[in-house]
Amino acid sequence: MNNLLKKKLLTHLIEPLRQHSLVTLAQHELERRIISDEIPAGTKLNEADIAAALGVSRGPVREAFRALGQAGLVRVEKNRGVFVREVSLTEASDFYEVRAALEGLIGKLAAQRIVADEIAQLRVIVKKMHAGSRSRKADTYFALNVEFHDLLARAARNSVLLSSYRNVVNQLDLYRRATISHSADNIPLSTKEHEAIVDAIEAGDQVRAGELLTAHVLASRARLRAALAPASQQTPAKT
Amino acid sequence: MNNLLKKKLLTHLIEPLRQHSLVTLAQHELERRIISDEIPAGTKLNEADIAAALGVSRGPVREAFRALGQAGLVRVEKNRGVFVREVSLTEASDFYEVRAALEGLIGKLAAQRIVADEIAQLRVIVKKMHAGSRSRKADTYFALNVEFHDLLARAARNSVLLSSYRNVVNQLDLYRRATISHSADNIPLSTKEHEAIVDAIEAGDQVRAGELLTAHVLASRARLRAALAPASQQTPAKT
DNA sequence: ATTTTGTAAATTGTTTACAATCTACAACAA
DNA sequence: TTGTTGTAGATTGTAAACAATTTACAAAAT
Repeated sequence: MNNLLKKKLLTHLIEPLRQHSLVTLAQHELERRIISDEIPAGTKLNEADIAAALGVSRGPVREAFRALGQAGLVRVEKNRGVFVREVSLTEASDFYEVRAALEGLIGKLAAQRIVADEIAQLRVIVKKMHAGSRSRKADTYFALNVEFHDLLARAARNSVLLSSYRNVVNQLDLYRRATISHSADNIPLSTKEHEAIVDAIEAGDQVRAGELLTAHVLASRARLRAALAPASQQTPAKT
Repeated sequence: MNNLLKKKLLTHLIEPLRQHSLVTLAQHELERRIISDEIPAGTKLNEADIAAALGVSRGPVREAFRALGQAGLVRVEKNRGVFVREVSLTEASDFYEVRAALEGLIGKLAAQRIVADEIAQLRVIVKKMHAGSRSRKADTYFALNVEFHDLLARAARNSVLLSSYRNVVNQLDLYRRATISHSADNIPLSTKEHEAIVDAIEAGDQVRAGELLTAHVLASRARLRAALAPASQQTPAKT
């Protein structure tokens, strides 16, 4: 049988099995559960329990733990165990600062490299944000927001930037999920910012797109801070 | 015996043993060898061989591989093995773009938060760069350069930024080590840029420090590109 | 009462053994 | 020659067994 033909025919069926070992399965499943807050921050992850739950032995689970540790989603303590990472307020602030810088670059690059279809997709997302804003569905807005920014990050066409961005956002989610942040976010205002960002991107205005995205992230941080320090005196922003 | 006293007395002796498992030992040792180019890019890392070399079994080595994979230093292929990551020219360019953005933020924050002692240390490093520049020691310059930028990254006092920065730089080293880049770097010119950066930081000029650092990184990228495309037509810069 | 000490159980760290897959290469066929 | 097939060896994937450490808690001492 022709080798090339065989390969073409079966590749798409075999690929999932070829690529995914028990380690990556465990890793992705745990990552999903952590980011979705199914396993909340601070939780101790028991090797044997997780191995049993996933139907594998401890080896692959341990390897997945190491990867998640490097990704910043869990904290590994020798002889003590691994814990879903907890992100403090000051640390979250650090994350926002870095994210703002990365989003600035995303805006600049996306304004240069985005294609028409992606702009259309962004418009669809923003439209859904409008539709959902009055029905007060913070969770769906949160998901749309993630989709919006991830699409933008991909449109920047810089794989290093994309993975750095996702790394930061994933860790930031550890904090946002633990708070009321995404319900405290001013949805109508945030949606307006998204619209302005798409406009700048579509116009190919690198500088403006970068500035708007950076400002958007810093505004999110400010909204989060305001929501967390309700009646007390605000600490003056340092930046 | 008083518990607090005992803890204080022995902690510093025990700490290294408490903290480091065979996994982290293997991880750090491999990381060192990869970044120092002792193990060059593209090399296949054999589990059994490395385990034997380090005097441990395959388990800890496999776990270290997963962490290094997440850090971007190795590529893990199921049933094939792990390989020291190779960074292409276009990928390196992506790394420089991200690094430039991160260094911009580092400059801004360091200008606000650096302390006198750190400025003094920066001056010492720059002085050493001057001294060594005429003796053509590219390797020592390379080391000083790493020290300079890492100190600056620490002075920014943002742990997220620091680890993102180090992550990018480590991976970038995979590329720079594989090329003649650091000998092609125009050392006197680069040193002048470092001086200007320290001046701006010391003056507390956030904007200028950020701009100079971003420009410094992009200039490094340009120098690298120029060195790699010697006589042929230069591809016009996209940014 | 508070602290210390000791012991058993639970949990993690590491090694070893076995199964599955890939690689190299020889033998064979077209 | 060129390509296929098959087998042996090497290598990786997974599981299980064993060792070391921590944790929980009861008993004893101050």
